[in-house]
Amino acid sequence: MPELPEVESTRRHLAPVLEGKRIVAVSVRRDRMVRHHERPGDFADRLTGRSVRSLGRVGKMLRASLDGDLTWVVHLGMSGRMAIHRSEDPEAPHTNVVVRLDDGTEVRMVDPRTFGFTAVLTPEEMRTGVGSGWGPDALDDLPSARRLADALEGRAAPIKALLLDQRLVAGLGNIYADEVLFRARIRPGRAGGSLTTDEVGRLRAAVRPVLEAGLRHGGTSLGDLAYLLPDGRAGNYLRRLRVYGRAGERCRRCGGTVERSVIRSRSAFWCRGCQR
DNA sequence: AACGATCCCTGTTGGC
DNA sequence: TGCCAACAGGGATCGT
Repeated sequence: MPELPEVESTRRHLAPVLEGKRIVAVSVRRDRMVRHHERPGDFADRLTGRSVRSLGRVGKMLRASLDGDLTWVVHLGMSGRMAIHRSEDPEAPHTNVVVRLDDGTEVRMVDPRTFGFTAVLTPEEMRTGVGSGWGPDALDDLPSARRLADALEGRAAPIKALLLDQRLVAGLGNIYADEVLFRARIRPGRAGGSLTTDEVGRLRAAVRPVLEAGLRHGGTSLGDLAYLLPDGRAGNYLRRLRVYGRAGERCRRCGGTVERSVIRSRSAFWCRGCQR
């Protein structure tokens, strides 16, 4: 599942491939992948012929800055990946969007479950449309403990749910939210507003090390639809996870048993001995 | 406004 | 062994 470290790994692979190149052809094989357009045809029309200035990222969203003040946004959803190929290479199953560059390279969006999406947006659409309501990036722009405490004050929702809410902080998904809470020693079901000043500080301090550890290992490749880097390799952070996906297994820190509960119809993994 | 539930989608898994 | 229901989950949307 691509979360911030996986998306950032993807960005680092793709940036040298895309930057300075011109897009010469665009093919959409699954219409559902193109979203947030009033007219879906605008996607290919706007993208074709543009040059890529730079490739950035906010939260889990890739943002390619194009000439003509347009932005090509890509969200990988839960099963998406970007693949880099020569145009003559065979296509993987579920290749849903293909973008050909002027040097013969193809960037292919592969996504079996099509929870991902892509769009080309004007500056006005960037201000008001998808992603405009998302909060600061969890890695590059993490709010201070003070600001986090203010945001959490009075909140009854479980802290796990608040970490997944991209409006507060953008980039955490189910895996890294659980890993951050384990590192901060806070139970996922705790009401956001119940965290002490010290706990908010620990939470804030846990975000960067957890995300950077994921990034160092190329992200987490897990389960039936493993996330793959654009060169086809798997990330290997999976075996370093402390709690996520480890229900019934021994806690690496205290030796207790990792538990699984359901919060907001999503799995939460945590250790009763380590987290309060 | 805050919170929770529902939906989208499909490969894999688990139960019978 | 074979079949099918359940499961996984990011984010939009809707109801309370």
